[in-house]
Amino acid sequence: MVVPILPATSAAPPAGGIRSQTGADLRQVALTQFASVGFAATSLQNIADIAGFSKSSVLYHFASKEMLLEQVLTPAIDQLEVVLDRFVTEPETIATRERFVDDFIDFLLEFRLELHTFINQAQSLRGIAIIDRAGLLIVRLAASICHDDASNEDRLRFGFALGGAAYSLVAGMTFLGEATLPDDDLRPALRTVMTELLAPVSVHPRPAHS
Amino acid sequence: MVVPILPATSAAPPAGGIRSQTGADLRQVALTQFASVGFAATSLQNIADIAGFSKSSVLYHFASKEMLLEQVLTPAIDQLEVVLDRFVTEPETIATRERFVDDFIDFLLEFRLELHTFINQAQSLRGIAIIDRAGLLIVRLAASICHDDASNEDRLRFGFALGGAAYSLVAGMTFLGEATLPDDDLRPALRTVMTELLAPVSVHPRPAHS
DNA sequence: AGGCTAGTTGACCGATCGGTCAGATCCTGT
DNA sequence: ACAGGATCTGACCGATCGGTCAACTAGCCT
Repeated sequence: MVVPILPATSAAPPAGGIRSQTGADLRQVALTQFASVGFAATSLQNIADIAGFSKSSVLYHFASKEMLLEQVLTPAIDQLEVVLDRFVTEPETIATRERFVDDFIDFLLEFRLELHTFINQAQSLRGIAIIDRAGLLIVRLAASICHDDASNEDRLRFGFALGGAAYSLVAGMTFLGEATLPDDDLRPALRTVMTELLAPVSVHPRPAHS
Repeated sequence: MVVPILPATSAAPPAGGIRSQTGADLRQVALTQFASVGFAATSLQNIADIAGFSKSSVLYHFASKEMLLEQVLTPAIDQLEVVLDRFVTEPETIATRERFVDDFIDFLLEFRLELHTFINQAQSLRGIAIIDRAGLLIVRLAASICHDDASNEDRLRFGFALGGAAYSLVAGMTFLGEATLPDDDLRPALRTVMTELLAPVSVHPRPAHS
């Protein structure tokens, strides 16, 4: 017995124009559960209970649990691809790298739950198409940020930026009050730390950026 | 059908003096699985197959799956407590904070799998004694590193240090080749990055430490 | 009114889960 | 030789897993 968070509108949407509100609700619930307790530990029954539907309904809207995961993560991976493509297309200058940091922070704040899901569970979810696609993107991202001649420190900084962001923006809530900050307070601090980690040494730790 | 990695010495340890080699093997296998695919996604059958025993044997050595997790994580949590107590006992100077960073790096390298397990799965494992104890330690750690007047940036740096280390030292292997570095090459890079994140601004980004 | 389609559901399936229990098996002390 | 404890295992249990299926409902078009 779980009290439904979303009352399911009693199976009768007021206007037919609404496109699959149920599917969106289920995706949102699934994302929250996947990010907080993990994909393997989240059952379809669990998702259905929270959303106020039956397990059969979940499987009506999504062909399988894996397909649900794919649809949940796809918008985030698409956006990450856009951000990365924009970065690698341009000539590399301090300005373009700083704009990449800004783009990346926007991505982090919008898709923090998706990031946490595929960053911290990639190994157990190998073989699922969207996860493998995300993995390739991460490799491309690493290669673009760290050149061939990058030092071990710089490669480590990239890993810290990725794993640190995923942890601080989601899991950090478990222990710290950080993530309860409104995004507007979080963004400048995030920009400072991410710049330290991702911008080359030519940018000083606390730059007076544009 | 899983080929056992550890041949189980055919149920006859050569000398009776060896204290529970089987238990140690099982703990090692369990730790690897918990860290790589997650606690929820790891079944006792899975652990037993890899270790070359039956599921019943696992439950003979450990009262339950949760007790196995506790025994797997306890040495790491104990060591983290030692490191933290040593830091908070001493007066805070640049030197003591730098030594804390060194102690912490030693901890990270020795217990990287344990760290990754309880950092990235704490939310789904709440209620298990060792996890709650680890959580309290993390809170104490945060309070010791970040004082009451710490900036949002510094609090974020602490989260990045924790989550970044857990990711870079374990999950990073999925995408990057970093963690395949031998520890001796990894340690100085880790020291540089961790110092940037955990040492106050009075220590410059690349200090010529002792 | 009468079909059509989309949405929702309970009943059900085989597989696997964590866990229990009654034996085997084997080493050791006497 | 024999008893006893430690170790290991297969058979089994109830619960839950992801997934299938037929039926039911409700709006919509003609």
